[in-house]
Amino acid sequence: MKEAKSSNKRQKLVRAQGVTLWHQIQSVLEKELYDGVYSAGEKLPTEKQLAERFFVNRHTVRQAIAELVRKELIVVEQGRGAFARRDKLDYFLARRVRFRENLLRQQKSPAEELLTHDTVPADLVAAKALCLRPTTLLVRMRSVGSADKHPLCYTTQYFPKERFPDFAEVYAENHSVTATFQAFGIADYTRKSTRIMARGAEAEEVRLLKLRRHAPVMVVESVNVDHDGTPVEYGVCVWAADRIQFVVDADSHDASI
Amino acid sequence: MKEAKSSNKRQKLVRAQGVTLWHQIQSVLEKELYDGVYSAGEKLPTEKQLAERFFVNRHTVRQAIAELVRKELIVVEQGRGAFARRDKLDYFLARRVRFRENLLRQQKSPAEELLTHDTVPADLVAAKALCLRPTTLLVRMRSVGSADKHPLCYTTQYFPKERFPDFAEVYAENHSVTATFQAFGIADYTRKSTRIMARGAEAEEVRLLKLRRHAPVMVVESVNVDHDGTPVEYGVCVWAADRIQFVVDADSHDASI
DNA sequence: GATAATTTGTTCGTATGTATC
DNA sequence: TGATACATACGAACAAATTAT
Repeated sequence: MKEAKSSNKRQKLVRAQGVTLWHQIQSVLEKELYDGVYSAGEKLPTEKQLAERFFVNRHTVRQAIAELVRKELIVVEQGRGAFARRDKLDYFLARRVRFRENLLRQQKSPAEELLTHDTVPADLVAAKALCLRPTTLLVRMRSVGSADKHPLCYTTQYFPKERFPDFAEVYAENHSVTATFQAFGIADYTRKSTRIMARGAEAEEVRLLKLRRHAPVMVVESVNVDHDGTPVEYGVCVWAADRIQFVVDADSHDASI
Repeated sequence: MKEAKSSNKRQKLVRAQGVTLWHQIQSVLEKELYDGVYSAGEKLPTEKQLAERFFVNRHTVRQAIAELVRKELIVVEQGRGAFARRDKLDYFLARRVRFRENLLRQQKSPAEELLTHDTVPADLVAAKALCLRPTTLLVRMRSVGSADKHPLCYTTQYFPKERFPDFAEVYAENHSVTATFQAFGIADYTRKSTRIMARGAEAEEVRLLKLRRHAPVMVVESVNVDHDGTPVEYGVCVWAADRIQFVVDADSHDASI
């Protein structure tokens, strides 16, 4: 279908035949986006160029563009232009949530880099999530998860120190939470609760995730429990919103029970 | 615990006793936030004021503030100040997702206002979601959902026209999707898939949802199916990110199967 | 609408204490 | 003991965003 932007040549539209001009333009561009004429993240022609192509006023083009934005097919940035929507990674939230599995399923190469780790007394929020008394000691790890070398998320995880005294050290060797839990005799763990929210990125997140300033991030707060239902991990993960979407799928959920 | 900000009086910290100054400040403020000294959305003292209160440099206060931001306990806006985090409504994503039920469970008064409705040919995305051929006619509705008169979300919903010819008219009377489906003989419908993403708000969303410019919004794309598994609704809902968080809970999920 | 004041954000520099080799 | 690296703490100046006048 990719025909080297031959579609950029000028083309007349049908006027006053029951379908508005902006809607015709919108349909043409939608088809081109769907056919991959503009690949993910690629810049579309400027409004002026599109106006010339379709022999219409710039405002008519703008209406078509506004509709494409509403349909989430493109994003527009003031002073930069309009861009084909980047394909977002599907991150499945099911009973079992595994970073590596999730990425491998999308043919992406996962990587987890441990930034820092220390031992801290549980604050009020973490204590509640893990069903422990405040000031109980926790192992805290901060790490960045990537797909194909592109940073995806910035995670802060807490593990009960008493049960997992050297969690961070074991994790540092195999770079996998699942494998580390297995080293501690936990063959399986499941997601007890997941909270998803969104906000603007902080300076540190901008740096670590290579974002534009104030870019939206999604924050996922989660608790994982072991076979007995005892909390083993509380995590807060900050995701680059332009690279990920979360999927809660009825089928995939059933399949993973 | 609320003691009229008497805690705003100056207080000396312990220096050079193994605990850093910024961590002591962070702990004091965390406790105050937890005790409700600053209620939801309330402005905290300025950095200058906090620096005077604790007899430290502004940078030292900033470190404490950065930590509170990381813990999602406050939000900071340049030029405006730091604010205690607003309580977010929990919106549960389970097998059955019902706007009214979700809000009533949180003691909030739900309202759905229909803005516009029309009939449109299915675009490529909607057709795929509803398992129909493109250009199949769909009823499209746009509406704003509110909690206690505060706008929460801006929804665009599509229903197969053939099966639900006057969906919008029926909906206009009872202001409830569930009740409208019942009028069409669908006693029950379930969520087949849910996709959650985030981006900055568009101009129209800023107006309808009373947001600040470029405020983050969460976009939820969903498909609901009837008892036979046939898609009956495809919706795209834009949520004010500062007022909502989505919850995928293992327990509540089981309970609603 | 223009201007000033306020508040947070960023970047210099300096000094100090602590941990490590 | 010295050298080094790192986090903490303070100070000053300026940039950027918001609010008040």
